[in-house]
Amino acid sequence: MKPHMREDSASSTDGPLETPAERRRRRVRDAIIEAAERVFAKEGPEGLSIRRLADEIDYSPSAIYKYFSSKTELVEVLQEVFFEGLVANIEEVKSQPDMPLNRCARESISTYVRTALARPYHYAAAFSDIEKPEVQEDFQSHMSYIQGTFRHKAFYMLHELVTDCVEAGIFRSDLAVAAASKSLWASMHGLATLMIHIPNYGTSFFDGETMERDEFIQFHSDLIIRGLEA
Amino acid sequence: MKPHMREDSASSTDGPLETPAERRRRRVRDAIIEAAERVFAKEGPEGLSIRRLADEIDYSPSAIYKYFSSKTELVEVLQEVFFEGLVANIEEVKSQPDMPLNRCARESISTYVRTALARPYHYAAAFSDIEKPEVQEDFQSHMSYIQGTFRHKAFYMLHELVTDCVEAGIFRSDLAVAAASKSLWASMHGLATLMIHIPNYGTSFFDGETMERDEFIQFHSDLIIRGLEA
DNA sequence: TGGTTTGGAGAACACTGTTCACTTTTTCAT
DNA sequence: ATGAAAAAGTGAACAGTGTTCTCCAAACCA
Repeated sequence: MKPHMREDSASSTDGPLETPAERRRRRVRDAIIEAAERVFAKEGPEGLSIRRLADEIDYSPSAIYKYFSSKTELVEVLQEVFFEGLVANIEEVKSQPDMPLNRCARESISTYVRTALARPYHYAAAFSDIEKPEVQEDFQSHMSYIQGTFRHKAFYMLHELVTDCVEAGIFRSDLAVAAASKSLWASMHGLATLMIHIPNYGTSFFDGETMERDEFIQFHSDLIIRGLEA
Repeated sequence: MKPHMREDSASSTDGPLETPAERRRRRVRDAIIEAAERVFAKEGPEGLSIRRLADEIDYSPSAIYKYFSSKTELVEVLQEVFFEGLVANIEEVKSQPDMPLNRCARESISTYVRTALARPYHYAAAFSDIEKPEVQEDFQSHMSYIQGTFRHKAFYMLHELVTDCVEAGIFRSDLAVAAASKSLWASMHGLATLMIHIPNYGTSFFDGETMERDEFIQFHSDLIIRGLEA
């Protein structure tokens, strides 16, 4: 999990000590990931089969197993790539100057949900079929995220955000930060998954009322924050 | 969807105008559902295969297709049975006398999550692979739930709860009820799914702190309600 | 009783992820 | 450069899956 993290994120210029063989191998590996990403983003897990993938990159199905030990491992790489994007998006929000912290919190929540909606299959896959203990770990301990996964880092950032808000006096001072982070995350996650599985979830209501998608995300974010505020 | 709703919920005493043939047919059908329920509850969708099911009830695989047009349809029945239980559980909360409305709201949320956790595979299945338009409908319009599904009714009850809380002055009066219901539901749903997919989600934290499962559910419910309160 | 509908069985189709034996290519040390 | 070892790639096969088709027997009904 850890070793290929940098490989995935880095472009072709990764280091001078890469032999031609290694470079060639990585190129094939990237081709597999690229094809998988393309198919998966469009058709989801049902459309992503090893044989389909092999066809796409002009190799035999069994060749893929020289690069990934299982389909699951391949999909996990796709998930990591997703979380890398998520982290980048949230970091972009945080880096904006002159943004009050409470607005930053709301924006972070909205960004989280929007990023999930942009690649719904990735997000759905990231939270189903979790059985590997190391992945579970990412959700338990947020600390040493430096050598962890992006998935890991994403949840550390959330915890950090809540901590900051409590220290700044925006959130209630008696708040159990660890628990509040998990509660906050649950609320974000819930909206993300519902909007993914139910088109027009927050956008059209039974009484005929309609709402912009982003408007409802903001509405939800506001309610969450309001529950945490001092 | 609608027609077999009552059949599923009703016991063997369903009506006097049931011919022996019909009774025999329903008995086999119920046996299939019973076996499916048993296997699915224990091993989830991966363990539930048509051949396995056929083995379990001593029929051939193709026989099952005389009762269900597809595996999907069979699983949908299981989901309906789940929602029937959910509705019953929440109705039990509502029917308790001398319970203040705000406490009723919190209890309803907790009950929702606990019911989901009691049959995690059912709940997970109910919110993945949603593509059928008629199922989507249940989430859009909550009104005519009388002739609808239990799934339908569950979400109507939630809407009703929010309406009551607004009218009683517990929730903010300027609240958009329809939107608030969906936001509330999202938050509940998020906790349910996370607790299903990540064991010990709200119970053990990175700093070594621990929490009772139900305690965290209450904590989450409180935060949600706090965001809605006047 | 005869004809029609129904229930059920078994084989087969088109898939799936994965493995294994095998060949070809590449690498590397002598 | 050459022979050995390692790596890359292939094709067939295994054990599954949901589903459909043809066929047969039993039940129903006139």
